[in-house]
Amino acid sequence: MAAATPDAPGAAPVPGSPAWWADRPEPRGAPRRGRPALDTDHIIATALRLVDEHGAQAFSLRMLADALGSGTATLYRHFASKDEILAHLVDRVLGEVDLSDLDALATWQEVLAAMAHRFYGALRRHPNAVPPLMAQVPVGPNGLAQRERVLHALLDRGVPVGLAARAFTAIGHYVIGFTAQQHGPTVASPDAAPQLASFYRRLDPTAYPAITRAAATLTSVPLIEEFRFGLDLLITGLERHAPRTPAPAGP
Amino acid sequence: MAAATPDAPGAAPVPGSPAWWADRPEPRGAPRRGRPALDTDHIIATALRLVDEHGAQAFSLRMLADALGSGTATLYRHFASKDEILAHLVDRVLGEVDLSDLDALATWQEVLAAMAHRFYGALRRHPNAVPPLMAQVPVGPNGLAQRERVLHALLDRGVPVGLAARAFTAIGHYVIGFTAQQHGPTVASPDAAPQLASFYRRLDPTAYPAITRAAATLTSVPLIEEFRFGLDLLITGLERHAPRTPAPAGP
DNA sequence: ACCTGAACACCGTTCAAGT
DNA sequence: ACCTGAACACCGTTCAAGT
Repeated sequence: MAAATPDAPGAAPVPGSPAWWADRPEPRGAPRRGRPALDTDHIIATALRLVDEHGAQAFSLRMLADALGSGTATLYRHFASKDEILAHLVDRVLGEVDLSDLDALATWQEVLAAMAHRFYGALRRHPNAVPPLMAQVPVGPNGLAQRERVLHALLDRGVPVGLAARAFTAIGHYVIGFTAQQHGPTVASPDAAPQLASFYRRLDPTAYPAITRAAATLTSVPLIEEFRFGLDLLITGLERHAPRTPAPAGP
Repeated sequence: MAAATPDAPGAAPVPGSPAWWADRPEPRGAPRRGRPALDTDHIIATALRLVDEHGAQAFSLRMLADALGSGTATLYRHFASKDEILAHLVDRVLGEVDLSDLDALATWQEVLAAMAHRFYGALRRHPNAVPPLMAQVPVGPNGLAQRERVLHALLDRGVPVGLAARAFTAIGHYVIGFTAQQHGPTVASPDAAPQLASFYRRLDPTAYPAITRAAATLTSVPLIEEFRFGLDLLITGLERHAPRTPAPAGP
């Protein structure tokens, strides 16, 4: 029957899910048992490097153990499963997003644009980490810290609390969807965009008149411009719900 | 070096990529060799049923072969790899989206909203198929047919061709991102939304004041409303670029 | 000529045997 | 007490041997 209903009462929480992260009391550092031979951070950093280099599909625990000069069994002294390692890896990517200077921005529009662009940048630096990242709401320690910072900055600039949360969610979903489709591992060549455009242009115009017409018009739009277009739609849409005036900047 | 750069010149195209679909001349039917014992459509339909029931991770070729009363080697007479099967499976899900009555809608806004809701509905019916779906731009026969229909309906209602293509892309990315985060297999319990909300609410208010405040306010917003909110942002944002007037309905 | 059992080289995970 | 080699039950894929 229902096979893929994780976090069912009684069952062990799925790694990366809210319930799973909630069971992990130590947000940072603090090895779990004694003093292990391998540093937890080092394992995750190595795993991320391997995923970057070889792709999430080719990444295996044997490969990771080899890179660490260790055996696969040793990894299980630090993590309960491969999925746990991937959950930490995803949170590590989110940790690369630097939102420390959000206070310097005058308007909530700028805050949302900065958040979107920097989140987008981190995902572009780790396209092979996108599939594991998409599979979960990012509620690890770094994901929570980013969410807190952005919501705080929005509230500070007079955005109503309900709107702030919805804006964060909507823009987050857009960034994830955009990156998945345009920079996922299946399309992760540097020239993915022109490739896709020329694919559309070469279709039979009789069978696909509208697609080929659009492709002929939209010849070589840089991806970053396409990204900005959708982002602007969301932000201008939000302006109908929220004040346009920037809050007085606190000292 | 560059490990995950598919569709490189000379290399075989990655299943599901534009280049791969372009090599598949027969959009529908027509078995490839003689008269095979297994129907291609039947294989894909069975594969989708198994993915629905057991999840994409548990789905294996042995499981598929068993369900078909056959052996794994037989599957390779119809498809070159598991990825090929998944690419067809994804296109089959897109084939469930019914856009045949788009002509009855008066405005381009309604066209985009209908497309988003029906695409969203198909993904919700197959949450376990979302991970393979996200990994690729959907350019299989069914994906192309949907794209053509929507673009045609938008052009018919006076939307400029460049804007139509960008609107389709932006809304498609939003739907994909929303579904991945809210209905992916990791969070695919029926009560995922309240679960996530209560997770936020139980966080330490000292460490995460903005998150807990937002969670307390946004108690139990139905997911469909959250979906509509982001969609409305995009559509109202688009209205600044396009005419508001519906085109005269053709007979 | 078409099909497929059985093998191949892997995989994540476990555990008994080592130190 | 801690670590880990070697095994376990799988996996996607191949191919020689069957009909």
